[in-house]
Amino acid sequence: MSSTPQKRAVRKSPAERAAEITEAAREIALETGLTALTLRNVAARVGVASGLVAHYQPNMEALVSSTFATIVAAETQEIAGLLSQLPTPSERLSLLVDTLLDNSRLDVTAIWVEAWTLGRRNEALAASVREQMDAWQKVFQGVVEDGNATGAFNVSDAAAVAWQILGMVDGLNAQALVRWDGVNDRGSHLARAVEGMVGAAPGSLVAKPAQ
Amino acid sequence: MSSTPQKRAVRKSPAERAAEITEAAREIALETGLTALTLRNVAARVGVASGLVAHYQPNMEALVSSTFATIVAAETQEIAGLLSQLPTPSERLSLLVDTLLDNSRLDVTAIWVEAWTLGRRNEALAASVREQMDAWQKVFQGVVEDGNATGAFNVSDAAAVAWQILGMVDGLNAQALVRWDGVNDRGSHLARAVEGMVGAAPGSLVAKPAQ
DNA sequence: ACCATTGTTGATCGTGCGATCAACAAGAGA
DNA sequence: TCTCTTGTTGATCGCACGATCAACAATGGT
Repeated sequence: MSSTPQKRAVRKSPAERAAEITEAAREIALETGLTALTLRNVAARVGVASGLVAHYQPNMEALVSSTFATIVAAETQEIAGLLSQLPTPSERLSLLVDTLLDNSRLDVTAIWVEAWTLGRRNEALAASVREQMDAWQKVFQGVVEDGNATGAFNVSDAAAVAWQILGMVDGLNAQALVRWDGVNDRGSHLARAVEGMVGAAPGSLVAKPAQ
Repeated sequence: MSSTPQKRAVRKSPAERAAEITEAAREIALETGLTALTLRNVAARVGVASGLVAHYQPNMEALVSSTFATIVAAETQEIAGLLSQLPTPSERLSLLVDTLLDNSRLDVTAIWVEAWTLGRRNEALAASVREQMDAWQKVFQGVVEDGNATGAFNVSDAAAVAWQILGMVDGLNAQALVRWDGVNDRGSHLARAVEGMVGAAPGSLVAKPAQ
């Protein structure tokens, strides 16, 4: 019975090992949160001595910050990809609201919330958070501006409205993190609110009942 | 030069000492966050040995949880008090939105956000968080229901809409925590969105320019 | 003036953290 | 086959945390 005591980790190329470490960090963050990103935790997951993780990272602040950026940027790009397949701004805005509120990404939401707090004591992370928030805001702003051009929306300050919608989505998601029950059709309520903000026709953003 | 080495703390009644400790905890939480609530931190602020803090608290989880509840409940009651002085539901809802977004309570917002994360690993805190969120929701729900009765609003599910508005406010506040700049008139944007959600007349919730 | 009560101390234990580094060993090039 | 490069180990340091508890000392009742 040797089970899994594992004598010594096989020797790998720096690039490969570095990738293993960042991947392990990603998994740990999604499962247990950014706070669980410790040298020993990551090392154990990779199956390696803690010193090796330290050897591949300048310090833990950096690993936390880059792990956050990796996870969150992937989500942004995924959704932006979906957006690009839709023809009208109304459909795009509708998809944004629906998709972001469908509770399928609560693990990422948890990381956002944790990062807002951790950023107070980790300057690198704080910078990452601002950067990723800007990226999200730009996605929303693009959709709003498109709708303005089309005439579907009527917004004087697209940037401000984009920030606003983003904030609302974040808040509702954070709420779902703690209180999953209570409210069901959050999407349609938010859609109605957003209609008011962007000056869209009433009902134009409310999700269709599964076409 | 004796500066402040302080030989021994004066002997006080249990009630008095307990009050000192909870007050110190409150201050620390508001200034540095719930994470900074450690035995040694609190003890140092009171000017007392760390063991004494432990003696007055079952454990630190409990102190964190009760400190959160103290801070947050005070805010809820403060705002609820202001509300009760206004005659119409529209004015009350308008005050809620304006006041909660005026950036004068960012320290409390930071504690909310921190509690959402810490609640994952502190069950007592998680229970406190749910309790205090319910309290806030009830405040919003009451205003919405009043507006329904008056005819100022037209909402089918007041509870759901209340949760929704609360979530939006939380999100926008959390956003302000990280990105203070960017958006100025968040209040009026949100007001317009809320008008759409509660079916209020357009403009009826937008803050008047200082009467 | 004494003493029993009790508020208070501070050292101590075990744990976990980030960081460091001399020593080791696997593997590629000669 | 030998050697040298370099990926890897694991012990170690200093620190901070929560918790515990025997010893201490201030105080009020007698």
